[in-house]
Amino acid sequence: MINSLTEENYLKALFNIANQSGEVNVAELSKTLDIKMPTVTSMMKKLAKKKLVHYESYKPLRLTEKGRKEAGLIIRKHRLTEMFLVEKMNLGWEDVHDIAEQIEHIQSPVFFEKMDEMLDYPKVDPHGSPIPDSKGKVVWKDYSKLSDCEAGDTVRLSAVIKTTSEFLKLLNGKGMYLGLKIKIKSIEPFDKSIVISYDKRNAEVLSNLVCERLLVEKIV
Amino acid sequence: MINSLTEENYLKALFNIANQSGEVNVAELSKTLDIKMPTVTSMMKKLAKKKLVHYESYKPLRLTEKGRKEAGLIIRKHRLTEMFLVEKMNLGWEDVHDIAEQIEHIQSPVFFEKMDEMLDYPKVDPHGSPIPDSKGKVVWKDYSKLSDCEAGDTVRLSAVIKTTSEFLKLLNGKGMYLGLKIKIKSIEPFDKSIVISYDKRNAEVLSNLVCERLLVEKIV
DNA sequence: AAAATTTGTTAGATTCGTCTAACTTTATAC
DNA sequence: GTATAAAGTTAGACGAATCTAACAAATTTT
Ligand SMILES: [Mn+2]
Ligand SMILES: [Mn+2]
Ligand SMILES: [Mn+2]
Ligand SMILES: [Mn+2]
Repeated sequence: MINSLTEENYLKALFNIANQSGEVNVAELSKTLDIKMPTVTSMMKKLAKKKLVHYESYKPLRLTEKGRKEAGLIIRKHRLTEMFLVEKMNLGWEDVHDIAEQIEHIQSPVFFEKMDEMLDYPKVDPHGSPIPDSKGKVVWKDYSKLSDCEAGDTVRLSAVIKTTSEFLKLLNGKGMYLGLKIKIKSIEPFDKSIVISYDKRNAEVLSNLVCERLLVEKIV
Repeated sequence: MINSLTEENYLKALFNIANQSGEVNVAELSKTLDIKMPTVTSMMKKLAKKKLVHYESYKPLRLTEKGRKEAGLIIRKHRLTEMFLVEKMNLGWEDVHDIAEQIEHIQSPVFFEKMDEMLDYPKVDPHGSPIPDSKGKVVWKDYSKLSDCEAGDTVRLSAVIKTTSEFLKLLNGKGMYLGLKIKIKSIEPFDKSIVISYDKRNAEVLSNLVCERLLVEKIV
């Protein structure tokens, strides 16, 4: 019982936008996939029949265990692909998402096993998101948002989220990359913009909008 | 005006099974794609409307110049992918076709340009088939079939055709590969099977069915 | 608590790619 | 040259995935 490319994209979206308790609203899913709500409803009934989604009228959507596993495996292929494209094909982290969005649907265990092996079994993708294991399980480390840190903190940039190509190009322009050590010099109370120093740069300013997309680990 | 995956597969099949004059019968295409004739007819009308195919009732099908170009570009992606999988990912030549069949539909010029570059602009795929250029043009060298050679000939194995996975595994089992120098020792008149020597092997027997799938260049 | 808004469902239509059944045209056999 | 077979087309149906319009339920505002 194989899922269509379309079904795979619904599963993946359900997985990605689930809140802490695993719930997703129809409107949210509709917006994410840019597909009208009635279409989403009918697809949810279909996925419910395939035991991939828990569906009850007017209740929030939830992936079943089976659905969560299948979604995880697609996301695994997506993130392995992104890592492969960056590490083995020298594409920029801002270029790989759209390609991975397509390659994640390739049916070929050996192809992705080979990628995994060539990359030496990576744990995270080029944006710092964890790569689900071969059972579809994934765990996020508990990073903080840079926007939640305080002046004086020293942190390491560990992941970037809500990564559009434009956002990643902004980071490229500022010479920022995963693993970068950052010192927070000050925070502007008015707009929560911050001033940081890193590498040879001494007073770069980041808007709050940027800081909310940067996940960091505090360094002792 | 982008073509669907389905349309791409029709174009590719038309390209691949065209005879010398570029003609293809509906029944042939139907058989190749494993799609019933009425479906093929209606798709041909659709492709004719898109100026990709010349279609007249009861006449053989022919790709237009435009159709031939688009088909060539898909086959280019297919063969580049096969080469990449063999050269850069260490898959066997018997394993790559099914993966390439899917990846050929990926929309991302940069992805395939990168492959091309990493492979140093290869001219042929792992089975010896020529890779169409970036305009979709392709030329076959004029190889002979091994089945058309004579006892005493010395030849180089240059390409393999009608390559199923089983056939390629047979060649693996016999230690045969592209570029191999082969001496024809004798030909059995009854069934046209041949005895050859190559590398350290001194009397391997190949059936006519095998020889018809091996393309060779005669060595002076 | 009534009104207004947002969220979600139902019903019915549309496009794509496929099929089967029935018919027509072309090619082959006798 | 007629009969038979093969190849090709037409007509009508169907499932998948989408949409719009209309309606219903749930939530928020007043
Ligand atoms: Mn991505
Ligand atoms: Mn996708
Ligand atoms: Mn191939
Ligand atoms: Mn294909």
